[in-house]
Amino acid sequence: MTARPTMRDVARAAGVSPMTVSRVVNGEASVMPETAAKVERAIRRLGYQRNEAARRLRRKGQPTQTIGLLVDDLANPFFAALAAAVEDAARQHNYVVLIGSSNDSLRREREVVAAFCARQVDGLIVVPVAGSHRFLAEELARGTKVVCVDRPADGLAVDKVLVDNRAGARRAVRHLLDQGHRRIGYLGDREDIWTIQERYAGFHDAFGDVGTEPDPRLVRHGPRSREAAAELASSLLSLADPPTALFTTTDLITMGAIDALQGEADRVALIGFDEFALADKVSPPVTVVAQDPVALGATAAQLLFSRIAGDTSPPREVILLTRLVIRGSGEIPPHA
Amino acid sequence: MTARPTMRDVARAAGVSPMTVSRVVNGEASVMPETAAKVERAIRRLGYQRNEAARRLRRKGQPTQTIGLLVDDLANPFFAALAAAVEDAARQHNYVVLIGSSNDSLRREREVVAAFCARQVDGLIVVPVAGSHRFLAEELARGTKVVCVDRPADGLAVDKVLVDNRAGARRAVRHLLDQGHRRIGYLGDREDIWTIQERYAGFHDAFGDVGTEPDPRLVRHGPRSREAAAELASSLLSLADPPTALFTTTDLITMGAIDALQGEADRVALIGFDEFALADKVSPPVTVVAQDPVALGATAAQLLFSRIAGDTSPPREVILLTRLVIRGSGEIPPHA
DNA sequence: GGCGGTTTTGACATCGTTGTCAGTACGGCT
DNA sequence: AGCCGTACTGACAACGATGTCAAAACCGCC
Repeated sequence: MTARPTMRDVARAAGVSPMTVSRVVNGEASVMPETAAKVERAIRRLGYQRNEAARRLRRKGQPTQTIGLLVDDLANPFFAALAAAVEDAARQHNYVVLIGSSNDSLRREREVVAAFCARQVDGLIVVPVAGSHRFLAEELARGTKVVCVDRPADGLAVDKVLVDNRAGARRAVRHLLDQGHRRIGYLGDREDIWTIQERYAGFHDAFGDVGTEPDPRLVRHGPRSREAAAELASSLLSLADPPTALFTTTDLITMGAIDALQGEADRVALIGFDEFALADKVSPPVTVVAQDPVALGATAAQLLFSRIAGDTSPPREVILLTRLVIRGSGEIPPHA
Repeated sequence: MTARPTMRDVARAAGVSPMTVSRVVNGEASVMPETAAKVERAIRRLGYQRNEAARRLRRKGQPTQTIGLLVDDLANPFFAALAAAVEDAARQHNYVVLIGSSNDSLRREREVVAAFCARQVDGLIVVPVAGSHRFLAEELARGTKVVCVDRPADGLAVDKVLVDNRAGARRAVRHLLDQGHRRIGYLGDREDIWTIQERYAGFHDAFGDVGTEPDPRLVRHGPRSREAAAELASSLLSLADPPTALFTTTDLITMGAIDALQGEADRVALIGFDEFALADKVSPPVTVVAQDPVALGATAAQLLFSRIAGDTSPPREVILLTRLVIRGSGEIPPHA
């Protein structure tokens, strides 16, 4: 008797019809107390559990109380914090969360979204990778609610929760320029990621503010790991005419820059995007553009659940603000 | 046409029977290429997607291709890395992952496990909190495969993937003792967590190795946050007879200790359990007992999938080894 | 042209649950 | 006794997909 018992089994054991068992399981009032007790005993004895899939099949339109969350990389503390916030909100709504990482692959994103939708999730929170999201539009038309977080999905009319990446980067780089830095190195993550494009645009904006332009020879795109970033940072620092300051676009890249700066950390200024643990404890403490992944996740979840609850107002766009956390590494003046 | 189309709809659109559509969807060979093409066109046109719930209902015993993962706290980089490894393995097996955080609450663990099981997960990977796990035993009997990771569940005959917490802690504390430290402060997470108990036992073991005992006045249990740990560390350091070294049991607590040591970091030795980003960049670099969350997650997933595949051999217990990463903070000799 | 054999297709029942509606039992009423 | 209303309970169909088996279509062959 290893298989899961069904209502039939319970009904047989209790000497009633499956329908009566159904009524008891669903707590309907119109069952005689003694009959209900008999059924309940049988349920406990057999360890019966309702088959939610079959139930949902019959009672159409019933939600699965499941949402999907697709992030770039779950191992990244930023997305982990975001995911934890979503999971928290989900539990408060009695929902569970299917999770997946796209690792910035559109193919993988599509596969995971399809796998989630095949399981009939009521909603999706997505950190979209670059590329076309027509497959998301199809899901949307089919009634699945979608919220984009951290990045927009091109041409998709859905709620978005974003961060003022461009303004944040601009302010950080302005901070460096205001201290006299002009040779500012740029270390950016993959260029096709929307947030990175915005931060790069902000980098340019800041130079525009002071009527000049960044030196393209000090711009490096592409590193995705701490190690790769360290290597690129070293290559910048060993130029004949090295930068006097660095701007890095993600936490991992900032850490790579810190690795590369070993020894000359007091001579080269550094500001990085993303707050991270111990940024205040390295030497010198690292000035960062802080964003709040918990607020991102919580806001996205709030929007999604209001959509699931039936909110059909036009798509909203929430922009969360960054904070420039001045600590020291950004205060180093350009060396002579 | 907002509702999801069914096979009937596709069949009608293509002028065939639902059965033929089913065959095409499942890639059966015995369909004439032209018929298949007609059906495929209809599928694309209607945006048809198979209803996995209904499919599973019919093809009995069919797995849901879904596993549940329950960790302590997803926002913690350690568990985030573990979760990412599990998710990775799951995708390779064509599975999706339901995720949840217990936050060390048995009630929450039970609720989440129940929610996962109601959705008929094929397997569960659990980081069990302290307490009785009879409800897990019931699921187990019903055929759900379970693997415990990071901690065992008392009295549950299932596969476990653990770490040699006790030996790792012992070695770390021995390292301090060997340098002459005797007044070693202990800063531990919640005492009811198995891993913490083991690490505390290792702390004692090391003292036993050198024929002495730790000073109970230097032992502090309970902090769960970086801030709380910093406060307790400060209280230890301001004792009349302060410790000359600290042993901390988790990454967060180690960071709290680093916060508290500001200024006297060169006078008090420190070794912490858990590796963390930038441990090598603070001053002095932090000596840690490193464990590998990715290996934990990957191993647990591997065990789970072999169980799901039908492996019924007796429960296994895998113990992963820790590594003492010597960096500097642990090399500070006791001050006079 | 008719036969046997193969390939392709469809009708029907079924998985576990629940909505609908019809039935049964029982009490009270005339 | 006969009738009716109110509780309860059960039979049946259906949700969407698929296993089974039989019907249809087609082939080559005598």
